[in-house]
Amino acid sequence: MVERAGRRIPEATVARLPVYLRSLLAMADDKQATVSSERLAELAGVNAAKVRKDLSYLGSYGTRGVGYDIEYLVFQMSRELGLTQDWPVVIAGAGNLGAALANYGGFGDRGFPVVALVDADKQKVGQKVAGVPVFHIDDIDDLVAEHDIAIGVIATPAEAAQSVADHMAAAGIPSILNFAPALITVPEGVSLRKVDLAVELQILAFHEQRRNDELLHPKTPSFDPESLGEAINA
Amino acid sequence: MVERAGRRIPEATVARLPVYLRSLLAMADDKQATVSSERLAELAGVNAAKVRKDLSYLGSYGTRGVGYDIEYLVFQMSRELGLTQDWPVVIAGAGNLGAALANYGGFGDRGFPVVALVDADKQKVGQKVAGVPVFHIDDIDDLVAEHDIAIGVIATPAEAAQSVADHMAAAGIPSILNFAPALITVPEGVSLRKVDLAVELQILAFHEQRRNDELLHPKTPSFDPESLGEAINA
DNA sequence: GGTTGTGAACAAATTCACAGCG
DNA sequence: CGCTGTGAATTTGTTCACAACC
Repeated sequence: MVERAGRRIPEATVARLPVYLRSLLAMADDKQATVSSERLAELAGVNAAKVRKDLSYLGSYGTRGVGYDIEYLVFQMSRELGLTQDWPVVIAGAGNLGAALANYGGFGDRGFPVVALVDADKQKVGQKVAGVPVFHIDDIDDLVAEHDIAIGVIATPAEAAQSVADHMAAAGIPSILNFAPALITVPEGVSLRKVDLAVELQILAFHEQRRNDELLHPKTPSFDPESLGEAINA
Repeated sequence: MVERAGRRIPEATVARLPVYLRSLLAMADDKQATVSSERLAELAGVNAAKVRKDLSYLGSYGTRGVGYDIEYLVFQMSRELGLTQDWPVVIAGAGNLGAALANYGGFGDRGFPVVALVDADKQKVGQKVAGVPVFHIDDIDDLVAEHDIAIGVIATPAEAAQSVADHMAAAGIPSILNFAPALITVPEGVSLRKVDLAVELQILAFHEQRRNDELLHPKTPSFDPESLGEAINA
């Protein structure tokens, strides 16, 4: 099912497909029928050659002289990304971050139903947060058994993250997405991705510093387009 | 000040330095004096050669046969990342996500003081969320003028994101971090990074699907280590 | 004419492997 | 002897440029 066009899709492409998909869905809502690689590139903030190369890994779904049929491309892309099935999610941590994620456009929506929140605080158990019921962390095995949970999201304070990950792995959750500002380890065979919100700030700060620095001490032509504007958006 | 060792630090390295830094700070708290590339690699979830290469861009701060002096490395790395100065942050959107970010370990902490929240809802203006005062979005020019805001964080619903970005750019904020599930554009000269929380889920789902697929239809040696465990943590 | 799809050229990033140093 | 630092080799990703096609 995966690898339609014979090639294994490169990791860098996998990371961009969801971005294209979002633009395509927006255009589909606008009743647009086709889109060129040029236009899609503009919306996604990359260049057109990259879009064409990326889409070519899915197969030859464009029409020369015309562009890509949006609806068809959405279908193919969703299938490739595994979005034709639901991936039930449980979120650990019923605080602000957990609530924000449970509400986030694109979680509940696009194939990632948040079936439960879990928390260590028994006060919160039984409540609903963002419309999602809160269970105790110890109930996670039952939740996994009952809902076939595909992804566990960690939205707890840093101190609790490793313990929560252990619970999740033990309960048989195959993929974990960690938002806590902590480094955690998981058993072999469990997928782990981390999103460190502070890391993003640090990267921005670095670029800002570099930019200030380069404006003060210009290189060869007194101006380096690489350091400004869109180039940074990568 | 930047580019200590004569080389321009590669983008991929810049994105990993904050991750190393977090581990180093944790070890410093534990009163450890030195660390090997091997150990640091383990903590950060990468391989040792990469750690050495990355650190070499900062300069030759290790000692052969011994490892790296943690405290010194923290200092050099912080300087390189621009973390010896504060980068005041304003967060747009005083909802759950805004509150979560204002609370997030590593924002307020490590050099990114959240000086204000802004919101379009006049009901919220004047309140405090996570200890941070809420202002109206129209007051953003004053806030920037007063606090020398370096980074604007967008934590609003998707619909409001572009308008907020426009306000921020107009007020002269040089760097924007967008958490809203929307594609936005900014004027040339403004840095933009986006964190799409749903994209991370989609990438996990894709890997999960690929893994299931490969277990059902094994390739050459009936088992492809690339598709399992740590390899995915990248 | 307009736009895709893709080899080929190029650039960036990763990994290897080992000399060099403490 | 252990571990860093780094050239060289390899792999991965990007961009170019143009033939193929609608």
